[in-house]
Amino acid sequence: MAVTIHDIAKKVGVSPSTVSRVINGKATISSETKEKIFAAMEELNFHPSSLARNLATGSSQAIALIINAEDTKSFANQFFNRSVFGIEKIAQARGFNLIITNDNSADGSPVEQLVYAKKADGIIIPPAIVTPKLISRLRKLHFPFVILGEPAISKNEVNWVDVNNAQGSELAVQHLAAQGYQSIAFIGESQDLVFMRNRVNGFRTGLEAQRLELTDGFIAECDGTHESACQAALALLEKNLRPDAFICSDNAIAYGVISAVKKKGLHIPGEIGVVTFDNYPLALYMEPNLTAVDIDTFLLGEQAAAILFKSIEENGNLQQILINTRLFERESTNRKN
Amino acid sequence: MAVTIHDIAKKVGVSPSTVSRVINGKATISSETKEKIFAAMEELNFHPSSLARNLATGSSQAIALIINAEDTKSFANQFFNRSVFGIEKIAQARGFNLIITNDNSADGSPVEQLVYAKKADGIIIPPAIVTPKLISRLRKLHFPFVILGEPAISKNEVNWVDVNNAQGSELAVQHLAAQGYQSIAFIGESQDLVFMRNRVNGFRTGLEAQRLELTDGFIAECDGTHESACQAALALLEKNLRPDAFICSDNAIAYGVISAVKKKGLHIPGEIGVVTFDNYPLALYMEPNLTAVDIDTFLLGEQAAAILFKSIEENGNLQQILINTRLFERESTNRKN
DNA sequence: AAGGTTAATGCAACCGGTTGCATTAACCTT
DNA sequence: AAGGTTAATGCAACCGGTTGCATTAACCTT
Repeated sequence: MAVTIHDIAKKVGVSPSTVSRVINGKATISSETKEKIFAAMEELNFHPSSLARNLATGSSQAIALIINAEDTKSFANQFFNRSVFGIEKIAQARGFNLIITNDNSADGSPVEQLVYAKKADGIIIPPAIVTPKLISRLRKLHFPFVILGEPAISKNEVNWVDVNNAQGSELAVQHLAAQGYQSIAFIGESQDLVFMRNRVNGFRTGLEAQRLELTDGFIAECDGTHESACQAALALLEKNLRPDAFICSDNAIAYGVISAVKKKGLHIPGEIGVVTFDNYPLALYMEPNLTAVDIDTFLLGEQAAAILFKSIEENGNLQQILINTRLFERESTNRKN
Repeated sequence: MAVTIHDIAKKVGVSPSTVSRVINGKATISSETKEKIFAAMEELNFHPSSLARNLATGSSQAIALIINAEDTKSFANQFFNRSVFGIEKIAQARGFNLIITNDNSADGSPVEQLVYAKKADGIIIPPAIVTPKLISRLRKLHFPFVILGEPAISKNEVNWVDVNNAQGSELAVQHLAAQGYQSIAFIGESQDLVFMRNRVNGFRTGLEAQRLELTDGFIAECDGTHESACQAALALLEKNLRPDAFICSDNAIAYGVISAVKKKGLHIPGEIGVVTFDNYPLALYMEPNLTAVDIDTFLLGEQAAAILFKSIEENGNLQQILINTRLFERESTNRKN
């Protein structure tokens, strides 16, 4: 049905191998033959079948990104698509396809399928699904993978890329201190998550660097909803020694904190400063608009893909990358105007 | 290297065809043979190569979603990932992979690659890249495709799924009327885009249905930024006969409109009602939080994939689907409390 | 001028499955 | 009991490329 390499070969009067070599630019082929083959390909509108090529080369020419569609914290936001675009860019530059596979199964069977059936040459996986079992299995198969975030286990023995969450917190503290805030609180979620621990650690080292004291209870947890963040912030604001600034681990939490501050009749940024992680449109459109720690998720995706390709090309390659954040200063900490 | 169908065949003492038939559940195989084959597959940890299967069956067992990463209006938002998850769900249920391919080329070469190299069995494309040339080419190849949004051309001759934008506007008008607003304006972007035209049309029919008049100039355009939306709203609010409600075609525009209303010292919802398209977190966290027309993008993705598979299975199938919106009522129109 | 090198290309096996047709033996029908 | 049907399975070609090895002719070297 479709035009094959054999049709081209017959038309030009060469062997299929020669056509294959011309397509792939391998070996030395006389320019005369090359031209005739290119002309024939053009004329017959020939396009090599990736299906056949994949089988012959043993490569699917694809990488896969595993997601968990139910994990709205990680995937139902702007984080996700910018990363995807970054990954896709690197993949496309190499002629690879990007496959997206959802896996919220208990047994990880979708990932297993992908790996065993060789539907991808390598995978990018979220920290949430990383288990010792999965790691050892991928290792045994010499199947290249990279984790999109610092994993809770084996962090020195696997490839991963992450935002420098600690540096993000440090940046926030530094900026707040420069604006004259002195009693800073951090409101996040459960520290079961590595990125949250890293942010808290950065908060601590940031305070030390600025010679600011960490008041007891000023590292607060909530469940991530704005209501619970509001509760947590209210509790802190009602103390004798209340904070004069908050670092919030995402926009929803920041919204809750702002509500709490307003309820208390306090002024932002005059009396209370607020910095949030995640420089989403939300940060921009809230009132007041928010100083934010910006995470370059596009770059995160690019780096993840780059490491993965390195690992595909030279098995055994091991890399861990941290990407620094930047601070976008806005009304919520602008005490100086 | 890897375990193949031949290894299983040899171990059990049958032909590879028999193993293939057992794997695919085709033909009638004695249960005795079946069991031996399954046991052998288990023992040798056999997994069929999708690469080989794809070549043999002439199917890539994948569908592709084409995106334009630079088109931030359509893809850099929540719209995107929920749709992706919906598409992926349907694909996975059929054992298909979902490929994401960015195409912001002038010549559409990434799509061409995908199609000619048979990297996918069908594609989902955004209206923005639909051209007569692309359509005729896909048609000629009998290559299944569906458009994720009503296309500007050939709307009756191709598969597409879209949000019922007109119905969304009608819903907004109906709600505003029920809340007692009588002089409603619509602020959107250029009507070059089909979805914008549909929203405007729905706005008109909605007004008629509610027996409300359309004041001259009350269909306003801006460039999509909140600043320009603010300008456009201010212009309307400074008229002798000012609107008492706004329907905004997205959250950024709504933010601009709110700024304008506040600048004029008017009260929301008391004096001015605001409804926005897109029920994003943004709508929830703005002040006041916004009554919003909700678009079920997950369902949109599911339906797009479903149509695509129908088209893959029975070539020539033709379907157009509109998905109705729902209204989430919030502070910005709540005149009654 | 003879032996060695290199450029250009073909042969044939291979990647790992699927499937139309053929074959065999057991079972059914009247 | 003979002819027809059906269940179970094998044969061999095929899907459309890639690649190691071999071959041939032209070119180089001393």
